[in-house]
Amino acid sequence: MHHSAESPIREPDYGCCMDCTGFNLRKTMRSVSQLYDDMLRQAGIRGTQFSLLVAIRMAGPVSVTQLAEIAVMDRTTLTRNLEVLQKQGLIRVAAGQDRRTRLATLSDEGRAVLAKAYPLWEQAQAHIKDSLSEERLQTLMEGLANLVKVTQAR
Amino acid sequence: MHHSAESPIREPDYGCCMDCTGFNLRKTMRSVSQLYDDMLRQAGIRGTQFSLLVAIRMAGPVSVTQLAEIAVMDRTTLTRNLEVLQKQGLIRVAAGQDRRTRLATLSDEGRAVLAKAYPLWEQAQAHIKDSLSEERLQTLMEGLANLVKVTQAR
DNA sequence: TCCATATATGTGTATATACTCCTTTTAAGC
DNA sequence: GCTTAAAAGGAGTATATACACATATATGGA
Repeated sequence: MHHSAESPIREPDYGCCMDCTGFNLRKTMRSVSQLYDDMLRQAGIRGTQFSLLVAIRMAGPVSVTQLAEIAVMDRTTLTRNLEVLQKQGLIRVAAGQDRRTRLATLSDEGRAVLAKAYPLWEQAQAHIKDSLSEERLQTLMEGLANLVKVTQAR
Repeated sequence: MHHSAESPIREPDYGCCMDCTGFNLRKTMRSVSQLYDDMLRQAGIRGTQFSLLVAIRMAGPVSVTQLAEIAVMDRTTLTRNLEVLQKQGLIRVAAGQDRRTRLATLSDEGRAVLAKAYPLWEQAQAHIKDSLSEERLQTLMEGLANLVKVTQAR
C-alpha cells in the first residue's frame, strides 16, 4: 500500500542545538559585554575599546598583526577598530622602520581616558567576581582558553 | 624640596585587565564562531543564522520580542538579523492577530537549508566535544549560563 | 641587480550588535 | 466611548566582525 508514512522526510530533533557552544558563547558575550559597556559609558568608550587601549598600552608601539595575535582578532577587524580609536584621538598610528608596518601607541588623551576608565572596568569585573565564586570564574576562564586553543589549532 | 617624584601620575598596573571576563569571552566567541561558520559555509549560512533558524523552527510562529528573549538578544539586533534571513527566503514574517506583532516562521527553503546545515553543525559541535572532555564542556556551559544570569539580573 | 615570493596592511562588501528616538496598536481607567 | 499609558516594533546611526581581493614593501636567490 502506498501511503504518506512511507519515506517520511524525517527532520532531526533540533533540541540539542540549544547546547551549541557557539550559540551559548555569543549569548553570554552579548550579555556580559553590555555590563562592561554600561560601566564604561561614563568614560566614553566600550569594552572592546578598553581592551584594545590596555593591549596597546602594555605592548608599547605594536604593529597591527602583532596586536591582532594578542587579541585573537581578525587583522582586518582590528584595522577598523583602530580607525575608530584614532578618529577619537585616543591612539596614534605611524609607519615603523619596516615601512609596511603601522605601529600603534596611546596618545596623551588615550592614556587619560584609559586611567579614567580603569576604575569603571574594575567595578564591572568585581560585579562578575562577586556574583560567581572566584574558583568558578577561574575554571571558566581556563575553559575559555582551552576553547580558543582547540579552535585555533586546526 | 620640589621635585618631579612628588605627586606622580601613578598609572595602574593594567596587567590584570587581561583577565577581563568580557575580553576573554569576545576572544573565545570570535575563535569558536569561526569554526562553526567554516563548517556551515557549505550550507550558505552562518552560525548566528543557524541558531536563529533552529529557534524559529522550535518556537513555531514566534514574535520578535519572544525570539529576542529566547536568544538573549537585543530586539533591534534581531530585527536586522531577521531581515537578512527573510531576504534570503529562509523565513516568512507576517503580522499576528495582535497587529503590533510580527510572527516569524520557516519557509520551505528555510527548512531545507536547516536540514542541510544540521549535520555540518554536528561536525563542528563534535569537534569541540572531542577536543574538550564532555565533563569540562558541561561545566563550561553551566558557567556561561551563570554569567548570563548574573548579568541579566541587574 | 632583478625578479619571484613572502609579509604587512588596506578596501569593498556583508553580517552582527545595540543605543536612541519614533510610530502603530492595544489595553486600562474613567 | 475617550483618553492615556503600555507594549510591539522599526529607523537612524555607530561600532564590531570577517572574508575575498588588492597594494606596498621587504627578502632571497639567480
